Amino acid sequence: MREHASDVMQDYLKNIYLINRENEGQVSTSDLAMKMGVSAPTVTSMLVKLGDKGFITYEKYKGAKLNTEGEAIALEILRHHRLIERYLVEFLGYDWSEVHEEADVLEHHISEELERRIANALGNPKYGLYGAPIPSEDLTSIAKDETTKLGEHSAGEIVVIERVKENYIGSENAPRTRDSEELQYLAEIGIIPGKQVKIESVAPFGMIKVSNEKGEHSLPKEVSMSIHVREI
Amino acid sequence: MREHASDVMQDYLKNIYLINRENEGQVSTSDLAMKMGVSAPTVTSMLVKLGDKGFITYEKYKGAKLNTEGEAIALEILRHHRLIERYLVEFLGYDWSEVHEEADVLEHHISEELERRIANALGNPKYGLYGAPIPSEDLTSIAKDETTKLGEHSAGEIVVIERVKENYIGSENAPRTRDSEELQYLAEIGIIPGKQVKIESVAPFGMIKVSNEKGEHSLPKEVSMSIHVREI
DNA sequence: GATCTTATTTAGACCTATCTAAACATATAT
DNA sequence: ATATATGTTTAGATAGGTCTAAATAAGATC
Repeated sequence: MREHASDVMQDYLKNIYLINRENEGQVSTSDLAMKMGVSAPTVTSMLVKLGDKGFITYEKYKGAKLNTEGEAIALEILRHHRLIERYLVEFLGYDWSEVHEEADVLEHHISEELERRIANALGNPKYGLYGAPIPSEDLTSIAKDETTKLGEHSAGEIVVIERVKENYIGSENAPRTRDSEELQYLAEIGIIPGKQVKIESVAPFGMIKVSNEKGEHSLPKEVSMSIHVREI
Repeated sequence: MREHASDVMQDYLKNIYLINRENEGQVSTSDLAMKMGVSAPTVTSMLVKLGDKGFITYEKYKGAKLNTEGEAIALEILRHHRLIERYLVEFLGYDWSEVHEEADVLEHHISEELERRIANALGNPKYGLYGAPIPSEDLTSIAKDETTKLGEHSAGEIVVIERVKENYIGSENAPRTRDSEELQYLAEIGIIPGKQVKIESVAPFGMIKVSNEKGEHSLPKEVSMSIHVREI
């Protein structure tokens, strides 16, 4: 008999999971506040509630950590998200850069039945768009992510873009509504899943310069760390 | 620059529209309360809010009536609902009796873009499942409903079921969660779109007795008025 | 180790949507 | 026309999720 998690709580749990994938350890109030586009006090009070319900372990000033029940919810939502994204692309002709926001909403509103049918239509895949792993139906396992991040590579290397910025940490102010525009921009400069880029140089502050058939482009660290690639 | 309507407000507007389709004139507090599965005072306070926003005209003790803006929202939601229902049946293999509740949730959460793509995948239809008319994309027109209600027919007539109970008025207590079970039951006794039934008799209290290959079945008035048919 | 800065939490307020209990209108019946 | 029943609204409370301003803890610097 699982405690009930509201839509909003589901979102917090999902984001705690995603932040924790990037930064091991406890998830801080401010990272969550930024990710959710909400003030820090709001996060504090939500963390208390999530703790009371047993979804997370929360210690004052030390951040939050999912426990089993919370992780199951996070994985379920993530599964929805990635199934929906892939479904929209494969069956409804969406472009990869447009689906993220749609999925962010729908992930909270599809029934178990619809989840099953969508998964089935896609052939019960283990990976979503460009290699993003999809949690299994029973929420016990999730395939390993084989990609690396663009920002981790060095000058001279050539990589294939795998996927771009489904989560985003560390910028001043990145509420969800900006995502789609940024994805459009990246698409315009040729940062598109499946395409290659060459790392030209890594400049101070982690700024990275890459080149492709559209020319040379500089990307700030937060952005290059949100682009997943595979070395060639 | 349309006033913003929350999900809940959208639901009230949709239901005002649907109730008004069945019972001409003002929509009463109690009909709405029953349809929405909430208490009467809750409805009163919501009607005041909807009036303030200009979606409806509301006069104390006299009920509510949509005005242009409110009707546009109602039609948009209804369009979503019927497109989604039909999409789930045609593309995801749902049975007609299962889609209503799924659509009741999703209707509030699909983007304009997704609405367009779903409509497109279906060939921009004017009718949804079994002849339920779908409002046009610009929300200015809605095809005429050519069906009649089972409860309006007389003994001896033979009719074809067109659709069943997407809205439901007049029972003691019919919140949304019961719908699917009732639809399942009707399906079991052969009240299925496309199938024929013969009206055997109309008993007191509007109770109607029909027969088909599954035998004879009596249906209370509220139910027979929610079953749309076409005379043969 | 004392001080300054930054992150986090507490306090108090607000808005939406809901409820129950009580008051009040309207409609119906005798 | 008055009494009764039914439907509707007012009043006041609650729960969820959010905010700003102020207080406090933790971490960094000298």
